[in-house]
Amino acid sequence: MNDNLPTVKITRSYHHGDLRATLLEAAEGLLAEKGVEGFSMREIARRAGVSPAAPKHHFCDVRALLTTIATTAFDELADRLEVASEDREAGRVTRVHREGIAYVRFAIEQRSRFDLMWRVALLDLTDSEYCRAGDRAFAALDRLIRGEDAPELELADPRMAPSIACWSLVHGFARLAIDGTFGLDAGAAERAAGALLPAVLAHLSV
Amino acid sequence: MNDNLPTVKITRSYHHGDLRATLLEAAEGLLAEKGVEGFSMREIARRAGVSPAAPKHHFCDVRALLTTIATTAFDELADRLEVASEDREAGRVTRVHREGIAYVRFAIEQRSRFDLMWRVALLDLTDSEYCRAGDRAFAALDRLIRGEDAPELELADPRMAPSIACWSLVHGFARLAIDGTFGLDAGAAERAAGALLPAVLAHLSV
DNA sequence: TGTACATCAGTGAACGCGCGTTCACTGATGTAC
DNA sequence: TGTACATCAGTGAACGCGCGTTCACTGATGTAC
Repeated sequence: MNDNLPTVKITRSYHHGDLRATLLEAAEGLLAEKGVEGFSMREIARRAGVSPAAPKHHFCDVRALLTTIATTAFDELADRLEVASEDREAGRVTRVHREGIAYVRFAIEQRSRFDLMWRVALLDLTDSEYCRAGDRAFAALDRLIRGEDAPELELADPRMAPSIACWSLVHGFARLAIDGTFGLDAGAAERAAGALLPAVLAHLSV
Repeated sequence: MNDNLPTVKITRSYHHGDLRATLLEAAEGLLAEKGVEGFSMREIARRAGVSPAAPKHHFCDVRALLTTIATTAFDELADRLEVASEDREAGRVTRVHREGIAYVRFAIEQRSRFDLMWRVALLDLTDSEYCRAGDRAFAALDRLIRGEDAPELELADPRMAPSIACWSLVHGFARLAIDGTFGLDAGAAERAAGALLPAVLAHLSV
């Protein structure tokens, strides 16, 4: 030991300061690496450099944390959809196709997050933020298809058929892609989407 | 104790005789009850009335068992699709719609099994039976759309677009339905499918 | 400005759980002679 | 037809694992006076 050198004090304070954000970051990282199956509170605490009991102060259980992540993901998806179709000069069909492509791209780029968004057995479906964010993403599509000032309707209302058809198509394509139907590596999904998706969207009459 | 009464011997032989089938049955039951999340080898052994080590002789691990179940499910789905469109008098579009409805009905009626079929992280994707059964289900749709004697193509080939569009649409609708988008109880999914699906299918140009 | 104290966000050891798996074993079955 | 023996499908106790959670605690922060 060289006592002459000044010791560098690791001055991580007892109180973390921003643990909630750090936990979320660690959780997103774990999710991206290991997928939904590899998720665990203990591992996240470990990654955040904190004792296993610490997260309790910020997320009452793993379900609450997962629901928060899914909510953020839905909001990001909604952002992407809105951006994709923001050019109002473009035709309606073009804008729909752009949103569809953005939807699928999001799913492929963020496989595990997209997967989580729909893992309803693991989420708190009564969480109002989760519901709001989910509705917001769907609304981005629905507005475009049924028109800006169409009446609000139940999802299961037959008049929703055009919007549900479009959603089903892109959602189904996205699921097939991330579930490895076109090949298991991320590249295969991306290539298949590039080669197929425009032609697939062309089969949708909106 | 009444020694005068003849004792009823429980004559379950040491060797079960048909354990493989019994395990599969128990597994299907557990799956239907608890979903994919609630699946466990120990619980299945328990339900089959057998020691936790016994299943090893029939399924080397939980992945193998799940893959077998998923394979059976894919074969059943293929059967249903084939039956749905077997009436060759009906028009092509009608037959496609019938298959679509059969697809979604299968997913809703057998929620957990359908879910499992796509939980690729839990399955052995190199299993040739699983692949065969999956291909068979898709082929039922593809044959109808691209014609009986269309050339075999890679899934990602652009000429597959009509078939992939149809598959995406029904798959997406099925997923939305079973993931609770139209309501969480099974009844809600079924009602939504009844009210929406024909109109949704009408937006597909095949 | 200084002090006392409540509050809150952390620690880290411990608990109990269900899991998959291993182990030495045992009993039924089928086959060779 | 009878017997010896290999094989195979079971038993059930035990192991180690990672998990979520609990517990008594501690140290920093913020507030009241």
